[in-house]
Amino acid sequence: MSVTLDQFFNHRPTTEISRDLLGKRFSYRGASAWITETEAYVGAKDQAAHGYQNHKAKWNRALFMAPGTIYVFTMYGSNLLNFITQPVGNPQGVLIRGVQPASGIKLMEQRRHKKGFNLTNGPGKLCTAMGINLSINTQSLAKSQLHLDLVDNAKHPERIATSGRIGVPHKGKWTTAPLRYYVAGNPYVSKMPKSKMNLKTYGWK
DNA sequence: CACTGGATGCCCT
DNA sequence: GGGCATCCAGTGA
Repeated sequence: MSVTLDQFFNHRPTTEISRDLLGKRFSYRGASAWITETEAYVGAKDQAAHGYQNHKAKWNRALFMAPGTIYVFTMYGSNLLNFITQPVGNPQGVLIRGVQPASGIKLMEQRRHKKGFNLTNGPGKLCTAMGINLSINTQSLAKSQLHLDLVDNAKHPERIATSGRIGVPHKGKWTTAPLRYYVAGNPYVSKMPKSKMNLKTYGWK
């Protein structure tokens, strides 16, 4: 059963794609990691989204490109990684908020100057650990050195938990809508309390 | 663990 | 100059 980028990103709601990305592995610059936490940003009507009211600017142009496009932007000095999920002109995407290191952990520790779960349990942290910066913004996953593996090497969540999105205050239903998805119990999820971590299975089947 | 405030790099949303 | 889909260290419990 092989899945193409087009099948994965181009024919389904962004929310469904966000859930399905949990457990997928991607690799880049000598390291690889499994996705543990995502957030859906659902386009022109979404007050929390960069594409709200179809706002276009140089910095967010990747949002309006083809499904499977990489969207990286910088804030507070951190880079944040997203994948675009709808046809050209429909500015929806998935923010990658957490990953579990799979290989190249030493390299990640050097880039982060940290060890442990802190290595990759946040959207800015994982970009630092993986060496991701603006240089791959607007690239297609089909052609990028950042390789998302939709076929092999995936893990499968025992349970997917949801919550409102992080860092989206005072936006009414867009603050509370359950558009954040994470692997329940996985320690490489942002703001995961120790008491809820499952250190035996990390939340995988 | 919950909450806080300051630092931070881009871009002008 | 201000805003931001963040990070970190410090505090108090």
